[in-house]
Amino acid sequence: MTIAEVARKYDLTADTLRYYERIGLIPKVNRTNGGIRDYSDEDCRWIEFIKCMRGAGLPIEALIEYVNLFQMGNATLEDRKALLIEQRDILENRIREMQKTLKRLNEKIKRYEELIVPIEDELR
Amino acid sequence: MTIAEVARKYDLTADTLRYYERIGLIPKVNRTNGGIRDYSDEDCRWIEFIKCMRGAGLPIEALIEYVNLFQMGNATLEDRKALLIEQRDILENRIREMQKTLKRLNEKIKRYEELIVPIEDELR
DNA sequence: ATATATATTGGAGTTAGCTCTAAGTCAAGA
DNA sequence: TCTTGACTTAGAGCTAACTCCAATATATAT
Repeated sequence: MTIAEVARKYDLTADTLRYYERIGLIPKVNRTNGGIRDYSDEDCRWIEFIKCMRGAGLPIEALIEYVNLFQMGNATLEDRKALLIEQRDILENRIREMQKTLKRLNEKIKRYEELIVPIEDELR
Repeated sequence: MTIAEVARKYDLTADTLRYYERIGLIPKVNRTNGGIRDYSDEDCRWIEFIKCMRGAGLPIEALIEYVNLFQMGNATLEDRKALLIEQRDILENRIREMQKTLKRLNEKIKRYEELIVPIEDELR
């Protein structure tokens, strides 16, 4: 697959894909004779994974580290697991915080509803 | 309260508090004769609210708009409610996405556990 | 063979959200 | 009064994460 096809498929720009590769957020992609990137299925799976993790706010730093460990082979299984657990815990906390804020927002909205209806009644 | 006290109280820097005020993310704070900020209880409530909303990722832009509408009085009640609902919906979606990613991370961690244990068994 | 579209690189530019600096002002204790 | 430390401003600087640009090379369609 060409970079344009992959960009379309995952709704990322070609620039972002090249950037991700440059900083090591995805492994190096194979090239054609002419030097043009030819994305494999595995490349695509990496991209999809990284996009998902980034979408949840995992820092690029941690993901680069994960890719690095992955490329070092089986000796890094424990480290990779530890990294994922650490990020999982952070994510869990962030979700909890956000749920509290969501609740607060909902209460605030309800107060606006209770406040606005009487004002509208008055205008009749 | 002085800026240092408020900063300590909400775990923000004095710089951040001045920045928030400068860009209109919190209403203007009253000053002493000497020109030094003297935060009221209402100022503190704004700060706490803004900090909470920022923590959940609501964009500064939207929060500035909310503060602006608030300062325009009761004519903007509907607009403020609409703004909060819009941000609430965005937040809800983000939480859902993050929960999906959390689930995926947990599954990945489980696979690492299943993978690592047999390898350790082999080493005995 | 040629025009058009797409790809390449290195490096500069952008945006959000702070964070720091310099040069000065204000306030509280000895 | 003097000193020390906290406060003020305008504006520069910083970091993360892209995003764009220019100059050039490759691929595709006619």
